[in-house]
Amino acid sequence: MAKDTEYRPAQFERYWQQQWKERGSYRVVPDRSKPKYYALDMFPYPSGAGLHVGHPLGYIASDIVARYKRHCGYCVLHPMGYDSFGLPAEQYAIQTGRHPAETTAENIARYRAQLEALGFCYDWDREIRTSDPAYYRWTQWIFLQLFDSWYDLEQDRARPISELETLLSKGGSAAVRASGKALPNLTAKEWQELDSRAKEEILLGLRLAYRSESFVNWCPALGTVLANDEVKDGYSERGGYPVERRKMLQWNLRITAYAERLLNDLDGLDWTEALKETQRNWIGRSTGASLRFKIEQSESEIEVFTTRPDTLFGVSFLVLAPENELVAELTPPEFKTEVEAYVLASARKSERDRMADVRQVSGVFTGAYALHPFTGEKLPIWLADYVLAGYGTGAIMAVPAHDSRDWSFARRFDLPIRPVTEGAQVEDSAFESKEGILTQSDFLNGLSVSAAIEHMSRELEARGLGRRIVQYKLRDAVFGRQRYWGEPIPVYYDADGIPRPVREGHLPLQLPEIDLYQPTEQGDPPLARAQVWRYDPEQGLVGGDLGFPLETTTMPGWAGSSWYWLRYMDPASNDRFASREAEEYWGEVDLYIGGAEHATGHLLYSRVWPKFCFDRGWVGRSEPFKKLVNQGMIAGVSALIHRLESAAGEPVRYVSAGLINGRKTQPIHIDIGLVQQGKVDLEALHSWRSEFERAEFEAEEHGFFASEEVEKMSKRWHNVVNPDDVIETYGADVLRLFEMFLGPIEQHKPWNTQGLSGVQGFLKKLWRLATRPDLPDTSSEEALRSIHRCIKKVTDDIESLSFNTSVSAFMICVNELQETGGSGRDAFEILAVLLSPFAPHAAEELWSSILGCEASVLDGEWPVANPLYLQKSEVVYPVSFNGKTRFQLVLKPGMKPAEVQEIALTDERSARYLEGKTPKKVIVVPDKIVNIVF
RNA sequence: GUCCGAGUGGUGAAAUAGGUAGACACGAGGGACUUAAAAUCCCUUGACCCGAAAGGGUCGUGCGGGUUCGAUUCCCGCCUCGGGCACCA
Repeated sequence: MAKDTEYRPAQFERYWQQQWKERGSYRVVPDRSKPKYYALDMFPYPSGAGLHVGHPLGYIASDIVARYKRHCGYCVLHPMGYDSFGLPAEQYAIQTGRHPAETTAENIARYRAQLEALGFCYDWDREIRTSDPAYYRWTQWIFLQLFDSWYDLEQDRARPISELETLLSKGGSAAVRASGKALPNLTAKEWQELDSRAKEEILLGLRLAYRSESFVNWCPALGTVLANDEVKDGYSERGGYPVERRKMLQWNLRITAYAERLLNDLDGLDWTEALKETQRNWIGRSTGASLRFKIEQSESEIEVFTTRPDTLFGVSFLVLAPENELVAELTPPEFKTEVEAYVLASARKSERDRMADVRQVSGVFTGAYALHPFTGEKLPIWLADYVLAGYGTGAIMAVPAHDSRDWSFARRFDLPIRPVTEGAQVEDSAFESKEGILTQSDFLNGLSVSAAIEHMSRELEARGLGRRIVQYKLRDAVFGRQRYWGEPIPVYYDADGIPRPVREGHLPLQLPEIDLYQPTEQGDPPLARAQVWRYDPEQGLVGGDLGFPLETTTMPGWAGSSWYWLRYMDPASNDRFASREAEEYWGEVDLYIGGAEHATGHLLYSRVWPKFCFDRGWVGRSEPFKKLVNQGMIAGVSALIHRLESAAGEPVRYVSAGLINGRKTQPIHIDIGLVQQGKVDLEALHSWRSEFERAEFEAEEHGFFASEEVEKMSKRWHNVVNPDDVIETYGADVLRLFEMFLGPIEQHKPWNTQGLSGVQGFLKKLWRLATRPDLPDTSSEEALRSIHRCIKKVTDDIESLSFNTSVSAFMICVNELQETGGSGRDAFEILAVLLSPFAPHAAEELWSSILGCEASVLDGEWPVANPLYLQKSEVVYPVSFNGKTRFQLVLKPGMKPAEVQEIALTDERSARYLEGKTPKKVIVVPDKIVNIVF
């Protein structure tokens, strides 16, 4: 193919891409004689815009690791697929009437072509799409298993519902400790005598997939509910529309049952501390006590959660969330009007308003009093929206002296503030420190805060007033979406309106065809429009009025991505989401690369599903991703030209960036492609947008300049760089090397088109070196030294995922080889495959034809650096002394310990310090460190 | 507010069991080849100072201290930036 001594990637990249495809070069078959390695990328949502240069960053890194591991003798699973259900395709369908399946297929074709052009070693036979019925059959299947399970707190694992029923009929509610809605007190006999509907309702409160009426994040603009991680600062993450809180009947997943395990298992994962911390924050574990307050003239009690039971003697009032169910009951008639007005007002507030009002203190007195459990003191009960209904019990004991929110509230409404630690100053703010000695606190006096917490907790338990508990911020995940383009939830409603599972044999429950993708006029989800959307347990899907109604909401976007790595292991399996055999071989994902934006969404849900599958015995491990790396974003560089402010009628005038001189201008984004090193190609600008043809341009001596700004790559800012264009002008190898060279993989960095030339120059040089007709048959000593140093460095760097420095090492090596006249072909073959796959294949073919030898770039063994070549002739070594102190010595190779006293010390003061001392032992690590023991 | 992470040339960045700070590359400047351009190659490029030059010196890894013969690296206290969580009791 390539016979040129000029580097012309266009001549061979396409050819090799085709060859790999035809030969199935990257097909993977499990080989039990080899160790396995699983390198996974977060699969993309195939958007209409295609890939931009930021997307492949992580893919390139995982591709390098996959190739490296293959050369090291591993059987490597490196798959790719598409997270192809989602909102944008549906929004597009609503606007245009085109079926999301159709546009999704087109987008996928485009993604596939772009990915292939980049030369990735994916096994395309294993490609999956979450919107494919053959795939979502298993998403639905797992959902049904969740529906068929409950969480046993005794054994700390999920179990089948049938086992719960057995427990209940044998021992009644006393035999069961389950996560979920509290069971009513029932004896075994009482349970047995319940009718099936009543039983079903109780079970429904304990299933891991359950329906409940609760406050949800409702997004009117999108017409659907959203999970907590899909809401950012009161706006929807996708689209940025306002979100309200609304009480709705919804499908949920009981992920809170797994909170403790999600938290504990983080410790064993090789993830960044930042990401683990994000998940810990999201799970939000806090330990404390729950205790009950009696209400004056009422049978009811108020249960509160506190992390500071030690401050119980500092309580001066109680506060309930406006949504608290006790409000109506305990409010005396004369306070009703005011209380109801407050409840209504806070119900009307959107999530956003509530957040905006954080500093505003509001509340209302209910007129009722609670009694202090130890002193019997009357404590007024207030209502305030700073207490959240969804956390703890929706009620708190207020200790204004030691909690800043309670303090502000007490100040605002003139309630008593009682410090209970010695010397606490509470005039200007609450004393929140946990250092201190208790005072004014009866039996706690004289104890430290931590001892007092312990003492009080024990006391509460002994007196039966409360107990130690653990609270989490994590909420159950809302699972239903009022949308069309998602997996249908495989549930129907029987004559009693009880949700029942669709039979396994009827899966996949396929998305029906509908005429419009909008909600119905009654506000039902789009699926309610389907002609055929009822279910008969015998016949399956039926039309008209036959059978029972099917659920009309669909699963959220993260459903399909919560288990997809398992499907790659065995993508064609028909009797299980993946055969046990395949799952056992491939095990966990060894390296997972993707964006940090999924920290509390995908990366949390996809830790829950395997835990559940583990509990039920379908997989052998409960954590899916051993090592996880978040690649940084590549930001775009936007070009801005400056329009002078002008009156109506005046011609529009633009001014070069250097000539603004304080004049008032308005920056306008123009396509970054029209700018070269800050200079705007005015002719191209004219043809880009006709409005510029008539405008006037005030240029500088050397042209008209734009200013630049680093922003997120987006169509809107006209700063998107398309990998297709880069590949066309530079080649895929240059793009790959450059993205790795740009900086550490986890770092955010701006795209810099100019930098491409450096990597291109390097590849040209390498090509010339490799295709030189006068190749020497043996490499010189010096050349071998360069190569082996390079092998060592690149090996270490890839192991530690430091790709930028491995590219640098490679460049240095090539520079050295050029100087020393070496060829180093053998090492190059393999080194080059890693970092850039196309050129070495092309070069290999060329070598074969010149030398008549055979070499296989694809299956070659990873070279091991020979220590012989790592020695330098004279080295400056860092040295340790007495295991602690270090200084600098110059050593010659082959030197014996006794000779070391002759060494030259580079630093005068260090030399004086060492004078007259003779070393006992010298330890030399190739090219690195010498330890000298005296 | 709180918890993580990070601060090194004009730019992206190297170098941490403490040991020549700035590798590699971009950009900039100068030069060679060329009618010219492209391509390629060579030199200079942290700051300041001394010197005609060769060369030499001082300072320098956010700031201030500390440990050490020696600190970008370790310890203490700040400052700034980025990120997570946030009326979570």
